[in-house]
Amino acid sequence: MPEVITRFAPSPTGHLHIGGGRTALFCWAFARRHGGTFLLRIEDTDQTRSSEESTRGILEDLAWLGIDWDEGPQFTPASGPLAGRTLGGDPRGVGPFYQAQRVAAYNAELERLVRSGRAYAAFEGAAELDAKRAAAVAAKQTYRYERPADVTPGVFNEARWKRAQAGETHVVRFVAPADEVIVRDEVLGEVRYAAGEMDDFVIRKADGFPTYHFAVVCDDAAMGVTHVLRAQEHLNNTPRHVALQAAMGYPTPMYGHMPLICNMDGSKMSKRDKAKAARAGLKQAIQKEGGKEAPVIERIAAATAVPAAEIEAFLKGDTDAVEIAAKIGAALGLTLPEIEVHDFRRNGYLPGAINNFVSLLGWNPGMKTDDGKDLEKFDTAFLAEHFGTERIGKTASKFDRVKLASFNSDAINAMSDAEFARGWRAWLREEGTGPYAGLLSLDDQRFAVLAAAVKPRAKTYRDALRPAGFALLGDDFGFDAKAVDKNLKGNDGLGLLRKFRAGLDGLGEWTPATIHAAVEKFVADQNLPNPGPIAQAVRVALTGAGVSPGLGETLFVIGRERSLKRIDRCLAEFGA
RNA sequence: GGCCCCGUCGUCUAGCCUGGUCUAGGACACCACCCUUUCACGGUGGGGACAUGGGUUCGAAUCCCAUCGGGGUCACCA
Repeated sequence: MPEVITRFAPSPTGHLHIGGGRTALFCWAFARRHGGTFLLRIEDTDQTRSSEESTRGILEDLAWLGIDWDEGPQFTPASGPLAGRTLGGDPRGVGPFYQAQRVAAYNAELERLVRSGRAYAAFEGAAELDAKRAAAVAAKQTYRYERPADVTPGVFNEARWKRAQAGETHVVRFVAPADEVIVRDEVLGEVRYAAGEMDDFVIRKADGFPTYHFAVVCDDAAMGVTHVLRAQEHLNNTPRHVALQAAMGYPTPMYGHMPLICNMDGSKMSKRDKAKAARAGLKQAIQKEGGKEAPVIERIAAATAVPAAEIEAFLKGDTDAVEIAAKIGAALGLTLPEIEVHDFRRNGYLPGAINNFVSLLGWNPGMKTDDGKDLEKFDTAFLAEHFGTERIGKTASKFDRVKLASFNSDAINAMSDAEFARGWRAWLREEGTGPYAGLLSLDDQRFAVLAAAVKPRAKTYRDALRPAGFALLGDDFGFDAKAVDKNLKGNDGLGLLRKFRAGLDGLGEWTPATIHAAVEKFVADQNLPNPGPIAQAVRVALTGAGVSPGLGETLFVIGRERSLKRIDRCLAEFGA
């Protein structure tokens, strides 16, 4: 295969969608596998929705996943697997990589098309077209833009172009081909679109910016892109691109359309799902309030600093803004579905697990492990070596968060204790505030022991907070009545606890190992059949409930002084 | 609705191209048991799928057709 150039071309309208992450990963892997170039292009031709902040967020998300781009916006990640490396650049001089900065080039190409009679200026207003479209829908007919009578394919329509040049508001439309269009797809095979299916679509908007279709085709050609891997939702756009390429004399790259990633209910996984979840929660809250909207909206407005009017609009469905959804979700204590790479990062997933899991959605290495099972655990280096379009599937897959959690749990357990401690600490710092920030004030040794204890019990960094909760307990915690009855009042818990407490005074060093040994010795001395009774009594005394990691770790993390104090307090409270 | 894509356990999938080795394999989840100091981890075992109907063939999950089902897309968004 000659040189391979792939690209990932997100539009900066928010964080990177998890499906976009997979697309980027596959494009990256394909380029790496063939020793080619992977470039990143920012498709910011929608002035109203694009933002620099989003671009930055996407670059960060990609870097966090460990996906490095050879060409594109320059970026030096501060942390993560690519920390300190400068990504992007323009060694071939094919930039800039922001479409908004390439408008002059698009216009030159566009004029060429117009003068050759393959495109023309059109003057209908958006409102007028909307009305026609609506009428067509009402009549259960398919709407197609009707080519004006004075436009002849292949003939430069100078009159229209002059009006446009004179400043009249207009769009530019492409003269759709009269013939069948065939899309050759690496994954799907040949896909045929009958003659006349395509209408004269817009290639330059009234604001002077190109539409997606035109910009992509120009840029892919200008940047020498050889392989376009993207999600199947784009399949129906491809004939337009192919037609455009033919009209402009550009080569058509190899296309590969990947199956969609769906929710468990089968619908396409989209950022809007967050809004849906938040709205549902909001409605439920209102229902609880007896159907009164005002008090709920007011309460949330106060808690989130989002204007009440915006919340009302959100409730009505006028907007699906992710930021509003996130704030409302937080105010209501809802867990919004993870959709963007950033969501998974915040919830304590590992990039390795995400990459691995997402790769398996629509691709499979088709290999066996040594014990004959299907190979499904691998890293990006493996992808860079083995990824190819031949094994991309055709069927959409559902995003099973439970399986992801299992992958993440495995990835966590594959880390050394030290690695996990480092990663967990970094994550805690990133999350910053919250009731769990206290874990960061633990000294290194305690933090390390706690991390190791919590590791096998955690599916994600966030999930690790649950078993670590005991380490944050104040000394005045309350006791779980059931646990007290069972483990203190029953099983001679209090008696054993008292004896165990007495022995603790003589314990020399206070380490997980010495504590563990002390428990074992106690069990032997007391002729207990198993450590259960004393272990559970100690747990209740130290944490108020019968659940904690191993006793050695638990007592060590809590500390000698506080452990003894707590046992004494417990003895005093229930021992009388 | 038009157009396009797809259809193997609940889910992700292997097998399909190059029919027989498929009484359909693996993973996640679930259930049971074992391990156990609680919670986890781990170990062993179990139930569970070729959408339906027609062909072709000695033989079909694999090839063909139809039906049904699911999804995507129909913007001056990308």
